[in-house]
Amino acid sequence: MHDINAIRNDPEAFDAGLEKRKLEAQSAVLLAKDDARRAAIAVAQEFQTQRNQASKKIGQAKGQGDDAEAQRLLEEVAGLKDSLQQAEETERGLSQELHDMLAGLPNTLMDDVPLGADESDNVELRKHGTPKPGEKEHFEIGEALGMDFETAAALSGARFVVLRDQLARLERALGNFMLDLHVQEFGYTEMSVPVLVRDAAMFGTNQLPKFSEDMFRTHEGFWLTSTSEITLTNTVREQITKAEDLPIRLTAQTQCFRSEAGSAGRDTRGMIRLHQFSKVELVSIVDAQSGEAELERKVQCAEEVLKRLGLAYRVVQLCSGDVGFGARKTYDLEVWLPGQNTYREISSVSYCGDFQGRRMNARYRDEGEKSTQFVHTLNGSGLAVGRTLVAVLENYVTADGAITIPDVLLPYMGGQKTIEPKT
RNA sequence: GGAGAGGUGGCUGAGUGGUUUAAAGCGGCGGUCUUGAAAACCGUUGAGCGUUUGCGCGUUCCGGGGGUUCGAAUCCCUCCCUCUCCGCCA
Repeated sequence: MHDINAIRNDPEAFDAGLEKRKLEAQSAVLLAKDDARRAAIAVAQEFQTQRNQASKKIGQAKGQGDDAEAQRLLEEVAGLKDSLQQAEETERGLSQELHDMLAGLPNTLMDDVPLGADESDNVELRKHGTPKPGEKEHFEIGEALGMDFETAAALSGARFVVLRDQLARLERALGNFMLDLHVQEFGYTEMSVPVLVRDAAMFGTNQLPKFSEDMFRTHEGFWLTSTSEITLTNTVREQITKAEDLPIRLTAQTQCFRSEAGSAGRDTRGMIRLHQFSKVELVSIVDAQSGEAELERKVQCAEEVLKRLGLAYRVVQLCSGDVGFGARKTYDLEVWLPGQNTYREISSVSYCGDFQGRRMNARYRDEGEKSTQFVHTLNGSGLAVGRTLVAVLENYVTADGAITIPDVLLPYMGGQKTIEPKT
């Protein structure tokens, strides 16, 4: 959500921001709408003033028992009501139109976001670890270990998975390891949150109104959350937080639900792209000054998970054509998958500025200050648990098809050192 | 699912169509007094929007939205939330 006042102050900068996203200039049409809106407000308020004054006089006249005077005043304002209602309706309509226009435009990119058309123009910033060779993809390895797509298909259809036995435990171990790391070493507060939410929450983190196709909806009108960014970020909605309580760092492991509309044919095999998957999310609510530093910090939190698991990865900065709707700047972590012989996204860490804060009406107030500012928000995966499981399988498979458990997971696996294939 | 009661400022809590610009208390902030503090006393006290160089003026907000009325915290419709009893249930 953009600030119309900021656009009014510097329309050229706003249009330049849109251009970086390959969008046409919008400031002229936005400002024209805003002028009309403000004119309508002035008209409506003038009628309201007249009405309030007249009503007060009528009240006074009646209070003094002067019915004749009251009647005379009543006739005097007879025509006011229609005019007022019409003016208010006009104002409501224009405000709604402006709001919808502003809500439909993506966030402006930070200056250091590289220009580019799509993901092929993303910039690799650094690599960590040595990519291993490998022949088998995770679904080939997993078959003998309890990764069961057939049963999942019988239950739910394509793009679901059933994990059995030690593979189920490994998934749980990964999630627990990640949560413990972020809570104990990085100061995040663990949260348990709903996965069904209302429209307003979805609007706050910009899934609505533009991306409703990407999500599932219950027939009662709830949305299944596609990421716990939604619930964690919206915990501060419609509140004024004390500046001293910032930053707020929250983490949760939840199931995430995505319709994958438009992804037909991509990653159809295996558990890279599912309708339901587990993810540990990292959300930060910060003040206006701390956003960029927090972005760097959050990337390191996510990287640390990969480092400790001994997985090779690289960090890429998304180019202007690939940064998501609500973000100002995004880093992706891509883990090395030997079976695919390539790096695949396993985390995406974004700084959103006050874009979501505005949509949620989430503000903070500095000590002693009277005025409030919108909170700045960040989110990132820390990590996608399903894809991490994939990475562990492909990187830790032995010649005989067993999985060597990474050291950091041993406490979470009851000391079990390997997962052996069932013959 | 059935029956009922509610939602008022940071908090408690009055207010059932017009001097309500939302009473009063608590809390917070400022001041007087005091060596200092407490107490007492006095003053002050929210969120937006529009307009203005500024002081200010106007306007909206009593859970959300809509309506009736010259006028709505108050009446009507609708949605949300909380609580009580019953039923069901992990």
